[in-house]
Amino acid sequence: MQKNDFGPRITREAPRVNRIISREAANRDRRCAEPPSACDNCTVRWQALCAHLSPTELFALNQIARRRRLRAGQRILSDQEQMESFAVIISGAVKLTKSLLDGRQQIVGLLFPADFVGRPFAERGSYHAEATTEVELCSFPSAAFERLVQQHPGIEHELFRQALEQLDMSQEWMLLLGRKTSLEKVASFLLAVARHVRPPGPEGAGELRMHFDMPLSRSDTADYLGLTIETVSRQFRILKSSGAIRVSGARSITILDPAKLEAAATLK
Amino acid sequence: MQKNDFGPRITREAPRVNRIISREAANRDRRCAEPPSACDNCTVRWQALCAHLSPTELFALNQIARRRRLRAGQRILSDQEQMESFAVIISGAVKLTKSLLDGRQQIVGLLFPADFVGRPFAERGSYHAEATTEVELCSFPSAAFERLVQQHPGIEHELFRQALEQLDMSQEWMLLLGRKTSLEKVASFLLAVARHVRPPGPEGAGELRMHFDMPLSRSDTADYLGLTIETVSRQFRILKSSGAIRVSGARSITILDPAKLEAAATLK
DNA sequence: CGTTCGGTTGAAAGTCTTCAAGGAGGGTGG
DNA sequence: CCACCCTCCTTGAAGACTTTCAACCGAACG
Repeated sequence: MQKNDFGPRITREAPRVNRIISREAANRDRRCAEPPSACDNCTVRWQALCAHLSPTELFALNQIARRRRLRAGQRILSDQEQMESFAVIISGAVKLTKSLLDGRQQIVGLLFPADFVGRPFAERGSYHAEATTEVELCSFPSAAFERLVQQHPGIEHELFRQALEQLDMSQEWMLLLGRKTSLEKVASFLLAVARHVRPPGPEGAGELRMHFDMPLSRSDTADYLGLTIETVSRQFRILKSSGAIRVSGARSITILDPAKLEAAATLK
Repeated sequence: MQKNDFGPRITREAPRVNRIISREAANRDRRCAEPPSACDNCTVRWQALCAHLSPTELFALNQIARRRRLRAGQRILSDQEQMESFAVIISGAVKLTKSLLDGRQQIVGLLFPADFVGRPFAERGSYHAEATTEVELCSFPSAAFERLVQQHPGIEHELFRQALEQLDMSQEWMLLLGRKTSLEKVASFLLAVARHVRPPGPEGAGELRMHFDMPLSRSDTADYLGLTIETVSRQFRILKSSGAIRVSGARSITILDPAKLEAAATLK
């Protein structure tokens, strides 16, 4: 497991892959509805929950699984509402948000392929989950899933491991939200994305990706960093004009000077 | 389980209890070193991990347990360092902090009696754990504890439950850190403490305690809320002069007008 | 009785937000 | 194919909030 993980775990080129996958996924859709062999071709077969399950556990899980496809902006879970399902993300990105009555909003988690969506042992979620891009899910009716978890400790163990990783991440984020300046926030976020958008291959994390696409809009980025979109935009400009990064079309980022970016992420 | 829990779970009069307990605890210290009956008199016997274990699990756990007593300010776990033990808090409060190289610090978690300290499945903690008051721990050598967890799924299940609660709490805190004003932050913190400093009895949470002591110094409060001590102090003064609260001697708080405090916690 | 430490208060400075206006890209319809 | 519109992003200037710097207070302690 990655320690001192910074920010969300972003699995192998999550953001860019969406468009590419989306077509072929339509075919997989049907195949996957037929249990056992369905998982074999799954993109996250060896990274999600599934990778850590015994064949029987996997089979049981697959029995209750259903593929779902969501457009960007579509809601997955809502606070207040009854939670009716759990899911594993196959492609795309999901944001978890909390908000105040007057509309101020904060992204409290960002989930990527292989991550698990849902809050076990609670009837109602405390946050709102929404697709930030087109998203493909492998979802499970909550009742059946919980029954399964009780029978197969392996699933719970893996959920636990993921929960702890999310906890690490949210603590890192609390440090960012409470104590970093806007420039540090933006630089840190860029580095977090760059480090986690990893090339294919087992555990290729840790190295910086020099080129990648932002998984979030400016507005979502602001909500993730506890800033306004204007401030985010301004910090991008500073990093751009200092030669640390290059930005093409608001989403595509190239890191030109990693050291400079790294410095901006920690120094005032 | 409490949903929409706000802030840390503070178990029955956590902050005040410290001084009271500290004397009699000295005696228990020795008794508790002798396994099985030791737990019977334990203050957190029915709230901590222990409450959810089978008799055999509890016995096994007790076999490897050791009581420890720490003074305020003493370190429990350090980032970077090898984690050598896990522990359950018996009395006092423990803060989890993260900091940047230049000294800026953020409290990323606050733990109270019955809470669990330590990060399973990781060699090195990602945070620094420190007693904020005098603290009594029931601690377990990490190797033995991890072996035990593997053998007894009940323990892992309970740890999982606690981890999810901490995750809920840190997400609530991300909203506070990223989106609330200083007045809202302080008011929210006061309410969080008031709501969780609960009178004895099973599940007495939810109601506001009208009088209580702050579990943290101004400096720690600032580090918890992502503010400076001066700002915290100023917001206290505003709440004080608006008649929402009364403050005696910097630690003792009385809520005079709950509605007013509640309003300050959400409105700009 | 002086020192120290944690907390309070005031004034100035700085950072981030708010308000307002101006692009740039992508889709639609003429 | 181009004009138009819509959305998302950028930029500027003014204002608000929080921090910084500095002085002061008061209780605890030797």
